[in-house]
Amino acid sequence: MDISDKIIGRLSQYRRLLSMIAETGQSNIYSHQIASFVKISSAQVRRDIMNIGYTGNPNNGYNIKDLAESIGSFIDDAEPQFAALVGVGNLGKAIIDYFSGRRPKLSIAASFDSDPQKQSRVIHGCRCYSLEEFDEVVRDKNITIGIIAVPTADAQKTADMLIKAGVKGLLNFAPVPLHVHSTIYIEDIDITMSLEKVAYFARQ
Amino acid sequence: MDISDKIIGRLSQYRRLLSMIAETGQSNIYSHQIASFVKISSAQVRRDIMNIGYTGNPNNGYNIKDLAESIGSFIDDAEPQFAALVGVGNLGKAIIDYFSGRRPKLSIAASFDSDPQKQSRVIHGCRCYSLEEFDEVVRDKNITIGIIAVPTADAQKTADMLIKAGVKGLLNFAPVPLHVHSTIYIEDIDITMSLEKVAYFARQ
DNA sequence: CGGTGTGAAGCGCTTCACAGCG
DNA sequence: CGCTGTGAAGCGCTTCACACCG
Repeated sequence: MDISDKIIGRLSQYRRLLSMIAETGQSNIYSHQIASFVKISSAQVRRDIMNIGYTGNPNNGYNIKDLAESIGSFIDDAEPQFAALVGVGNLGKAIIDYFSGRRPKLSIAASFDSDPQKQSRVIHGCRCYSLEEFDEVVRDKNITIGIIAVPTADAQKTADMLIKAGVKGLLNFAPVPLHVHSTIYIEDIDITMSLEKVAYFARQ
Repeated sequence: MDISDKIIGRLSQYRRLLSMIAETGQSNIYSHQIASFVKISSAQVRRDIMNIGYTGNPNNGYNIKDLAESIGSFIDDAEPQFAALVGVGNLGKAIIDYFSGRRPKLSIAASFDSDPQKQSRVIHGCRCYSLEEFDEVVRDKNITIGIIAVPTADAQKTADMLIKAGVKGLLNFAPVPLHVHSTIYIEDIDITMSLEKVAYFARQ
């Protein structure tokens, strides 16, 4: 079986939940407990865990620490992965905030902005470079992930630039569909669309 | 047929695309053109349009202006809707940025923060209030949508507060599942999860 | 022809339901 | 008992494929 993007998403949620619970000292957990926290069915939880090859036992359910590690070794690469953030506006800063030191295997290694005011400033341990330094920094720091937080008008050319430098996956916050080669994975976060959805369903 | 949340999301995308194209002066468009812009199949586009009861014609496809209006009258309410943003950090400011005056029928009418420094400041025409003023402002401004951009630890109590004040839908940026009554619609935007998905697929 | 509109088929994800087990 | 692991069923979304039309 190959793993769909939904499964990866849920695994990421499970892991986050498990690390939170681990801190309380609890050592085991049942699928229905995980399920009620993240609001999906327990069958779904069990199937997801089955998919990564981890197995619990009927007595104690799952060992929290082991399961978290299993998920980690499944969704994280063996080597750490590095991302570049392009566009250090409010959104860019918020993203750096969210991530600073959150995950050992995944970090934002550099940020870029066209505004000279921002360049060579360091925000949460992440230095901001000029766009001229782009190719060099991406190569040197072995960056494979791009985060697009630039104005809509610059999004496509930012994507092109990132991909040309060798990036393999994009997280796109610009409210516009990017056109790139199909080997590149894109995840869109479309805040406007999400708010419109909420507005629609808030009145049903 | 009732309309799923995916359909609403796509309709929102179509509308945004259509307004962009309308500005070029083009007046008609085919389903396959829409499809190639937003990267879904033309059959999907036609079916979505069918769902809202609009109909094109085999000669010219769809009239851009009419279709955009049709989508608008479907996903927008007759009355304008108002949202409240809680948490005016970098993310909160970015969200206000994104939205300021974007849609006539949907706007962020007020923001809230516990930091007195931010209170009564106006960002992009959106005034920041203290949490003490919360219930009053929400009621006065007829707010039905809440946007949660507070630190994770405060997310649940922010949600409770919003709902108690009468909000019917939530857009949640905190990386934690919120537990609320099932009549409340929640849309989660989980940036960490999204980045982990990109990281995973960037190396397949 | 090259479009739209749409019943029907296809497909992937989710849930059911139960065997197996401590 | 009450849990996990999982084949099979169910369900909803997407795509196919074709009638119809200008």
